[in-house]
Amino acid sequence: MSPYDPSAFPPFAVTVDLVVLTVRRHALCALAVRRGEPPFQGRWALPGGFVREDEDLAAAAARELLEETGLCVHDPAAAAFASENGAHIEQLASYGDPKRDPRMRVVSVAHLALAPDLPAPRAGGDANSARWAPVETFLEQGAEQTGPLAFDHAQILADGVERARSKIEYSSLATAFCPPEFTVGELRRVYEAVWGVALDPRNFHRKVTGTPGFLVPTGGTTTRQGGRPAQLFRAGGATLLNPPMLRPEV
Amino acid sequence: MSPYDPSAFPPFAVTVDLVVLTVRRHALCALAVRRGEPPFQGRWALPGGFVREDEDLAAAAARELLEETGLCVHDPAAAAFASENGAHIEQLASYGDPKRDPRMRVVSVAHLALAPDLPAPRAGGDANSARWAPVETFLEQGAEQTGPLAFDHAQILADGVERARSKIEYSSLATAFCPPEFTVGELRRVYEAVWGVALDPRNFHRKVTGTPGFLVPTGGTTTRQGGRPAQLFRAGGATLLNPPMLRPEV
DNA sequence: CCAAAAGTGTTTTAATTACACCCATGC
DNA sequence: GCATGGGTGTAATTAAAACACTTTTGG
Repeated sequence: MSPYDPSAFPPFAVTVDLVVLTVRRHALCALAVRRGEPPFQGRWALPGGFVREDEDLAAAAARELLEETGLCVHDPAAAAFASENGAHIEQLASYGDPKRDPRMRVVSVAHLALAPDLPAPRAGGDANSARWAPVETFLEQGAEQTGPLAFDHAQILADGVERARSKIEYSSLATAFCPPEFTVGELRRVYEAVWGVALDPRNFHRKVTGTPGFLVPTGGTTTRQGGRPAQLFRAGGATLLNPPMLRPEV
Repeated sequence: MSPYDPSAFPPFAVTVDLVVLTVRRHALCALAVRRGEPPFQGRWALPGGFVREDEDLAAAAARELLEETGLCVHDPAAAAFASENGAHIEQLASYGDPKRDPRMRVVSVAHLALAPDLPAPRAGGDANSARWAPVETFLEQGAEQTGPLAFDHAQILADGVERARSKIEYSSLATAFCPPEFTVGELRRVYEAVWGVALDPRNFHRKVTGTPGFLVPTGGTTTRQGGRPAQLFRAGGATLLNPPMLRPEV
């Protein structure tokens, strides 16, 4: 590193972009916002914005998440997450291709947020400017309905989806897609939606209830899914699952 | 995002820092360089430097790696990696605390590089300015001998070590610590050094040779470890190991 | 009663562990 | 010969997959 000299390094803008995922109607969905100005005006993009002068990267991501969705960030340090509208958030990766933004040199630090299905679709903006859609809508050739995402956001989204898919295997992250209290069946449907596979309900039940620290029974039951009443659980303290959940091949 | 206005966002410097790991004398070692100027003058730090005007993040990391170690980056796309001094490199995470550099606002995109034990300790600098040392030397309280690393580099190093330890479980990344041709025993000693455990040589042998695509026999043998001649292997094309290597618990 | 989802038990199958044992070299 | 690491065989343990079956609700 050369001595301090402001002219010795090029200036960058630093942004955070958010891959916000949820499970709705048995599909893994991502949040997109419509761009109101150039470049890519009118196209769908991931929510995001500039990091402020005295703001940490994580703080910037949490602020953008709150502004765009009203979701608070679950602090793993905070004992119990009382907030109903809480989300998990973690850093994903950084994207800094010199040409990724035609205006100037921008490095974006992408973050991944996982949230339960929101009762209200969105706050703070009109329905035309923000939407949830299945991730396939923005990836693959499915972009016919929406057009491709702005900038390199399709790549960022793909990386975020891949991270979510692999991380629920060996961590308790799938519970971040569930409301504070949930049933084993609801948790199973999360895995099925994220992985796009069918899982055996019997074996799944045994596996998750038998993994120490994964699920904590609340004592309550619910019949909101129909059928026999199901026990309600909260997420336990365990963050690493051993043995992991096994993702069936193809 | 607000309309384009250069005064609307604060300027950042963007750097890359490298966690370069290798296995030497049965220990996981990291590369550190001595800082020649303030801040933290004289302290050990991770190698790194500013990202240039028209340079991708990955290109900046590869350039720094080459400058500091003479190592080239193995391109996974390139069919066979012929280069003797090749390393694996991947993005690790970004660090952007507003106070992490006392001079100015700097966001560092850390990268993780894994390299085989180098015949020559280092090129291009004197022995006092760059060194390999076991990672514990820089972490924990072991920093007595070297003093703590500059900036937040102890955290970055810890994150890189953790990434390496977990990633060799389910990927073929451990071969990046080996020379182009290596024996099963040498690969096992890599796992033992990185995890700090002892593995059963018989079961390890069966496991790695039985995992399709992990190892490709070259036909040659060597007795460089003493004892019965051992078959030589190259890394196979498989990047994901299924089933994974199991890291014994404590 | 019937449909639907929850939950338990059992059998089959595969993978991991632990360890006995043999092989091929250098000294 | 004998120490040293390389490599194979095998039995015991453990976990996963497949699936028959019972339970408890709503309509």
